[in-house]
Amino acid sequence: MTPQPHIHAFIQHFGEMGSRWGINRTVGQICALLVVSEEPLNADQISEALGISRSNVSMGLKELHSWNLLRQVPVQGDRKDYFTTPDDVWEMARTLIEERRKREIDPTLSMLRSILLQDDTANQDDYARQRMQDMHDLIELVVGWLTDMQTLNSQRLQKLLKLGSGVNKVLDMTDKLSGKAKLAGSDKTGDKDNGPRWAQDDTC
Amino acid sequence: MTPQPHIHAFIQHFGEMGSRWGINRTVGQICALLVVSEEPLNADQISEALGISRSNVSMGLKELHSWNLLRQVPVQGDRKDYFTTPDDVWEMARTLIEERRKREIDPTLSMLRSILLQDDTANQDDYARQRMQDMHDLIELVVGWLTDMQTLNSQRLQKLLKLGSGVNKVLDMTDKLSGKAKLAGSDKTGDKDNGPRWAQDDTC
DNA sequence: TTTAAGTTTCAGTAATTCCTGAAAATTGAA
DNA sequence: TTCAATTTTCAGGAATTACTGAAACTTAAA
Repeated sequence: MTPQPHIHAFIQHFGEMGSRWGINRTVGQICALLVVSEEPLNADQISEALGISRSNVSMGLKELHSWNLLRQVPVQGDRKDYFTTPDDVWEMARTLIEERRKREIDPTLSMLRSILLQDDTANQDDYARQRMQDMHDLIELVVGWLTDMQTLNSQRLQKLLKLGSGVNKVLDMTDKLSGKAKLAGSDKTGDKDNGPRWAQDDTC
Repeated sequence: MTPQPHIHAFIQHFGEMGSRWGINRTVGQICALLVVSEEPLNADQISEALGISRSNVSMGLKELHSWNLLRQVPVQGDRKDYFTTPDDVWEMARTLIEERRKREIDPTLSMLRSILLQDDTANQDDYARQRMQDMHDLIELVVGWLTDMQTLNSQRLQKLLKLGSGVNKVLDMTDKLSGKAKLAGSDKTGDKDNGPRWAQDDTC
């Protein structure tokens, strides 16, 4: 069960990067192994392939599951559980971003919101308040944008990424078209997509 | 030197989130403290405000410096070093994303590139190779896009984020212009295609 | 219900990361 | 150059996180 050198390097890399990515070595390795395995694997196979204990695999799978990166595949004639990852890397990336947002950004946005909502009279420090407000506004904008991006399918997303700062040109255009009118912000309350009025329908 | 409750909560939050963000508690707290301090602070002040040792502050500042999030401000008539963070949160966010890209994404891109460049004859596992290729292509696209975004100034960046998936419409337009007839989702909100999901993130 | 295959939990230990005080190094004024 | 103020380094201990084996739990076939 010794994997080919390439694959071994790939798995090891995921293990080493794990700590930077906010997961541990084991979880990183399991994820990498499943990604490059054509066939779903059971816990014993994972345990043997990575040289880690069966119980550690169990905990790793649990963690991976909490990241929504695991697919359980029934193998008929076998009581064991078989696992794999989604086969579209774009789907995985999307999931990853969503989960990281939940863990790394959302709590801070809540915290800032609750502080900023509190009665001002007790708050003497205008400077600090303003910094928190700035940070709050930035995060809210980013989170809104991320949420918005999640509605796009992979193809559109790829197109958008390829466009890159070419969108800059479009921004110039909207400036011109709308004159001084501000583009509507994407408030999570409503008009997700109606914001830009310059392109009401796709016949434009 | 006991900070106000709001500010204390803010600093504590950064400390607690530190581990999720790939920095330690101390670094998170120092960062938070400097962000909300109007005046630059010296190491002793930080040490006292956070109740941590002077040497720990030194290491924390070193780490924060490696993230390019520190500004050293000369205070005349005082030999001590005084520190603060950039006063534009957008600049900080930009720096943060750049640094996280360097630490969390670039190494993986290199690894994949070097594996994929190796002689094929030794590589029997076409499936694994294809997965790595997919991952490589995705990361390359994202890194390129991020790099591209770094060239925009804060105002344009904000405009782009506010636009959100409204850019979708622009993509339709480019489709038409390039003659690539595609089945168009006439759905006013853009396609609700439940394909893969993805986006992007980052924080401090 | 019994039984055995399979999975999860958990207490203890190993490994890693974090923090401190003391000592060394650096800096600038005299 | 000397000296004192300031900063950095680092060995060792504290705290946290990761991993293991054994036991407990779950499940489905008999």
